[in-house]
Amino acid sequence: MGPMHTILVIEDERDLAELIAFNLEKEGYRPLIALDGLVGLEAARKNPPDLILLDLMLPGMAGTEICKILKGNEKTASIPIIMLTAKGEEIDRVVGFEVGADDYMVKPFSTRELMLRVKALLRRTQPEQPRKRIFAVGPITIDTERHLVCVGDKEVMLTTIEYKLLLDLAERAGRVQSRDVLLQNVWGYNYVGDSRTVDTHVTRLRTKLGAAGDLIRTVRGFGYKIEEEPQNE
Amino acid sequence: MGPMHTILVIEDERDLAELIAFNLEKEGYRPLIALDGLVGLEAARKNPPDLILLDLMLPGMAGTEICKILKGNEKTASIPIIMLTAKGEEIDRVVGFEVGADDYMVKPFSTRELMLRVKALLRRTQPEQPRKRIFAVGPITIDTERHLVCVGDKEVMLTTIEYKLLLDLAERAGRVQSRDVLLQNVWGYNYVGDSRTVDTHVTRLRTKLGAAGDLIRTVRGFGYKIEEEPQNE
DNA sequence: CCGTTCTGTTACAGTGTCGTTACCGTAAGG
DNA sequence: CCTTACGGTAACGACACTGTAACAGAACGG
Repeated sequence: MGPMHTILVIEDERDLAELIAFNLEKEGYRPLIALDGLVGLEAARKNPPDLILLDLMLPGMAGTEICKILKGNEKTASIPIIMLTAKGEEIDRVVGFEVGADDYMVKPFSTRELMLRVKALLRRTQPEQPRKRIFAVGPITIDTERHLVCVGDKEVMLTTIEYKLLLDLAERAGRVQSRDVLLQNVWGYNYVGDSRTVDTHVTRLRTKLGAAGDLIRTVRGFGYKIEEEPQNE
Repeated sequence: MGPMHTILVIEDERDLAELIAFNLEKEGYRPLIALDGLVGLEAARKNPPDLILLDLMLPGMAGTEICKILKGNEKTASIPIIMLTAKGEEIDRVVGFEVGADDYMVKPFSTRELMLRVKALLRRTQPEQPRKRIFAVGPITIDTERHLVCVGDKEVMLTTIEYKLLLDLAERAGRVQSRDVLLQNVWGYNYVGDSRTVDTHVTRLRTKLGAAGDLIRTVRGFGYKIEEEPQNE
């Protein structure tokens, strides 16, 4: 789970804007709505989002103008923009050099397709940050590329949650993490559930890790941590 | 992804040049800008780029002249050139013997299409580099030159998508790839569709590969990978 | 030493993900 | 124009996974 992406929706039709925002939220993004072109432009400048959905026809200022301004300013030029156009509008210009949008959707469009394009564009423009690939904690090694967890030289099969949980602990080896933090990192920001659920998965993880499971320590009243050094009992 | 390609943009309209450079950079190239014909020619000679985008109408020296000179010199003759022309300009001559450009774009053009042409031309003129020709994963061999896939010594007939899918998995053998990544690599960066489609083709691929199909592993919640080592069950 | 609070463990039912098949639209090839 | 192979989507079933609850045990405080 990457960091949450902020997406600015500049669209004057309130219903449409809210529908889009609703879907964005469902996909795990943080949507902001601007019903007016100028407001949107201001918002984008003041607090640059990760992506902008921009209506072509807007009161106050045309979408093409906003796009040009944003693409012309160094600070905002790298924000990817998807134009929302009505059929028959000047699509060539929009994605051409004159306006410089990165992609477009013709109304009416399916929200599903819009979500897919958002995802694709974000991936395309935000190339994976150089994240660490291999974690080692005592005899435990986690290869994130191969999605392989070993204790010593023996592979251990983990479920999705066990894997994420172990990875999250290993990323902050030595430091205690509360159940709530773990719930956020492993289960997702909007997950609602019993924090005791963590306990269950810690147990399962310890079991699968065998002797190395002891490296996962309970910090009574606070949460869990994984030892960074092999422990001398 | 190969080594980064250097692309020289010879174009006197600063805005256009910078927009193109911006997009080139976004696509992973290293753009250089020359706002003047002579400067551009000098740059190309001194430090030959992998491709040149050349405006037809230039101060100092016409684009056609630059092109002729470059194509006439042995050292620079093999650099592919895309001419940027205004409508109605002498396109026939440009790509004909007389000037010798490899491709052209008529202004105004979409940056997206320009990027596609750059990519295509680079692929065409820089025939597969030290790219690996034959992949072997366990009993599976993929000969990319002959477009031949074998399991053991028996040929397997694959469709386009199955072939690309297998190749993509084999190129990153051992490493997990998400459905989204596979969709991008196999289906194309702007393809929009259900990511469950991947499942279907994985199934078809497994079937055709017979016993060796087991080498393609499902990583629940993450995607697929192909085992790099023959597995000891 | 006892009570309370927190944690470990297990069982179980619900859920989500994946494998598979079928179907239909479409592109390819004759 | 017809045939055929191919590819995307939907549907369904199977099963691994997961959340919750319940109980047992440990740690802590007085």
